[in-house]
Amino acid sequence: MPKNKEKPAENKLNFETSLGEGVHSQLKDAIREGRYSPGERIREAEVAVWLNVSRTPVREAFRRLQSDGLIILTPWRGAQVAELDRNQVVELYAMRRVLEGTAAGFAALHATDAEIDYLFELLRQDEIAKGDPAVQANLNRLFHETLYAAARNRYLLKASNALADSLALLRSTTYEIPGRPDTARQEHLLIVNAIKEGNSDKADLFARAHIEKATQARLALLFEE
Amino acid sequence: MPKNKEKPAENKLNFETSLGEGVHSQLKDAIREGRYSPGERIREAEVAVWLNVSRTPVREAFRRLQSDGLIILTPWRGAQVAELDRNQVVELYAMRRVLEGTAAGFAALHATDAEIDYLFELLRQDEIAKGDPAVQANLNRLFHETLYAAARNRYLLKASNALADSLALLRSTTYEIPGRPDTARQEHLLIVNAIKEGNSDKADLFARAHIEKATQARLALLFEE
DNA sequence: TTTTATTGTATACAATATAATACAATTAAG
DNA sequence: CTTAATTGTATTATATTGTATACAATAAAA
Repeated sequence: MPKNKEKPAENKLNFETSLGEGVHSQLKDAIREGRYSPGERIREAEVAVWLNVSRTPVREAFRRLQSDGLIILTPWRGAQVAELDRNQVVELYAMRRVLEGTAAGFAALHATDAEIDYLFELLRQDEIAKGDPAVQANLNRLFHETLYAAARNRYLLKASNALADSLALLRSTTYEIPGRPDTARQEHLLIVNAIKEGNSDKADLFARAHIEKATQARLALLFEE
Repeated sequence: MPKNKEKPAENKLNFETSLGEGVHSQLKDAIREGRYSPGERIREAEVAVWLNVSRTPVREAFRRLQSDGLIILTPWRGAQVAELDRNQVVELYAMRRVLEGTAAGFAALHATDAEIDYLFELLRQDEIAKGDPAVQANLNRLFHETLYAAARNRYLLKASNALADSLALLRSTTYEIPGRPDTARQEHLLIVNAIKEGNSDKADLFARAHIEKATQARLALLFEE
């Protein structure tokens, strides 16, 4: 029996170009939003009835997802959402540490006053949203997006986007961990203060430390349960 | 009159998938190798006769190159190889500084003895190739590739590849500048020594300094002639 | 202004990809 | 061993794309 993979609203339809492409993006969203979890099997027929197409475009979408690294296709067992092994997670976070640090450092040099105010505002809202991890996770996303925008470097954005798909595989938020949202907010505050000071090295350092802590939380969540 | 854009060997033919794709990769190579220089106009008909196809696949290739950011299409004036303005060059090198520093830092942690030996060997060959900028530029490329491989981080590679196209736009080597190859070799030596010591921070720092110098050379080459 | 070079647009036909369906092969469960 | 569920494969018709060609529109040069 198919579980509830469906989004409430204008689901089902997608005619940008080909059906295969539509299925691809729908499944990508589903994985990104955690409606399919890592390791879970994705059945062709199930997706086909869900999106009201035949199995052929689903299979085409599977091939794309495989080359994205989002699923693993094995003969006669079909598709499973990819799982990152410990090494991959470590490598991924090592890179995130570099990129977030860079973003913070660059932002310290280039952020406008409005952007800095907005970052503080996001932290205030985060304080208010205490106890609602979903809202907090969303505010967290906004925070990091604003940081990257304030960095004023289109190539930093490109580099970051190159990692987005892989990051989607572990989007089950660390904000579920008790106490994590509060420490995260404090870490963010240090970063924004450094940006306000215009101290690039300090912002870089605090951002790296922040991701370092996030890495620990992530690894604990994944491999030591 | 069409200039000599042709490669000597097995040119003309390319049938991987579609003609448009073939034209796209041929033009990409041509730009990367400097057979078309930034700002230069690319005429549809010229490319068509060169590669022995009609204008239609050439136009399709143009659209791809545009979305790669390699050419600029303006109505009724067609395609010109994109030029990076000073800002873009600065942003690009800022990112290169980060990525090369990271690669060197990671390499200090993960490089094998064989890889370190190979890096030294490349520098020896560079010493021998004195006075031959073409060979030296190639050795330089090998050096950086080896560095990235030794860093053992697939996401660093992804991030780096995301910038590759833009970098191609300024591949007219800085090695033409008198004295530049020698200083570059010395800077490389500092990096490899730090890697051999396993000193990650030092390797990172020296690599950043190296790119910093390269940036100066590049900007001087581009904007102060 | 007239001419020429070059790009944009339209058309026609062939080639290919897409999508649905039916059926065979394989695995895992009973 | 048999059966049920699921994936791989093959076959079709249809839609889309690729390609070449001819012609119109535009811009730059004479």
